[in-house]
Amino acid sequence: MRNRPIPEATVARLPIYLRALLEVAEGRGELTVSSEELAAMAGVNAAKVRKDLSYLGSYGTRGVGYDVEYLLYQITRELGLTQDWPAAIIGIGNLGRALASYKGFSERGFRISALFDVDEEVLGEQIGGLPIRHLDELKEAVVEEGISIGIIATPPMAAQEVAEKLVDAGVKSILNFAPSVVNVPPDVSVRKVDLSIELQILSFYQQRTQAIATAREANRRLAVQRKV
Amino acid sequence: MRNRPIPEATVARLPIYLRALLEVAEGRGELTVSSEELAAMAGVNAAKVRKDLSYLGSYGTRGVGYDVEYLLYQITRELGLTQDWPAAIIGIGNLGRALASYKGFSERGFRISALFDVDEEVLGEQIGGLPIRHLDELKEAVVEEGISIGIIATPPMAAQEVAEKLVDAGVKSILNFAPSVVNVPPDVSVRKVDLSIELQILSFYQQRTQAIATAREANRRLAVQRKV
DNA sequence: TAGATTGTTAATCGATTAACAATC
DNA sequence: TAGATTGTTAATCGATTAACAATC
Repeated sequence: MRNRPIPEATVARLPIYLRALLEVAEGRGELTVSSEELAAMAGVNAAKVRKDLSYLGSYGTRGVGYDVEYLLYQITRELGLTQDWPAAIIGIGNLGRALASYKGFSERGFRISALFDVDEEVLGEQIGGLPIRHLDELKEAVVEEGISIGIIATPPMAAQEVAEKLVDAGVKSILNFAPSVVNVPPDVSVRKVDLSIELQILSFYQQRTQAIATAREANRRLAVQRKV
Repeated sequence: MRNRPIPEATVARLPIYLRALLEVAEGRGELTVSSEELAAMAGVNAAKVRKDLSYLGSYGTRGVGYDVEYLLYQITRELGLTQDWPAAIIGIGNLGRALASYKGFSERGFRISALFDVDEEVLGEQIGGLPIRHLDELKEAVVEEGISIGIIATPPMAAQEVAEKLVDAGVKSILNFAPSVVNVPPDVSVRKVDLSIELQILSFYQQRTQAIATAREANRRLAVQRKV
């Protein structure tokens, strides 16, 4: 197929395939992988894998499968992971600190290259070799360090203001951990990670699961009663 | 409408409306709110808000809007937030610690009630008044503390095993922070939060944004050239 | 050639949205 | 009554999936 925009749902799954492929590559040294195997690892169905991959081009071989290394490269390229995108964290509280020292980022090729806060107490402190700088220096740092991703880890009240400063500095990609919605121009991408929201959604399904279990139990009792 | 399952997409937005409503309630003391206002706060469109809310029942008043307190209560109830769901964190490393001391959970009614690890080094250590216990005690703790949500913050290799122990202990809701897919029986809900994946998706859109900017620049140059 | 597996089609399903009658 | 806003319908759009011809 090639060309024409890749559906959002597909883009969201490419990193999952990427991880599965890395596992295959580092593992038993298999040279090819089938959509069926990939699907099992990613927890989706095989038709979806083939459809998703077809948006990148025809990189498989009928009767054989996909060449692991080649597909790995293609997905990496498609996701833009052949370049590096320096990131800044704004808000170095509890969560910001955890993010700043989180190994997972560097392992997957993301470099945290600046930390910002406004609290005099923490300014100048170093985390993983990086000093915490004042938010006022954001714009110059973005230019100097080529920062292209902003990670917001502030309290909710500050998030919108920080988002605006990031946009003003020219940042086009924002990862928002603050528990509030930020509004940005349409050419800026925001992804939101909200722990409370995840728990609340889980609460809904937990409640439903429990309701089902309770109903089943009631039925069982009724059945026993009828028997007696 | 009432009854018949609420679409997944709607469930995922209810917490966002909930937060917006809390803001209205704590704010200027407005008694009602329109779908238009709610939509602006939640960053969606008004038709979607009305459709979503209609799955809960007809809680609005034509010409007036929605009663803030009443709607707040209905969403809280629908999400199962009138009960409390004690949660356990498994894997008290970098991220686990941040989660254990994250205020956002308790503020939104989730209580972390047990911490587990397997590393002798950290066992017995206290975080926020809770001791880190050995994973072997998981099952009894789940029963004793009535734990219904498991939060996995282990390295990827351990995640599947931990998930199985949670399932075996009777936990039906899992929040997975480990960068790997876990497989569970169909009656267990898993939500996955993966920071690297979020960054990789962002990388894709960042790359696309940059490609557009580059193309625009090329066009501009061409236009200037033609003029000259 | 026989068996395996892709890439693509087409059917189906679910989510979004505009529009508007109902009704405060 | 006039203005506002919901709840619902129906059209549209996008995502999922099964099925299978193409092809290694």
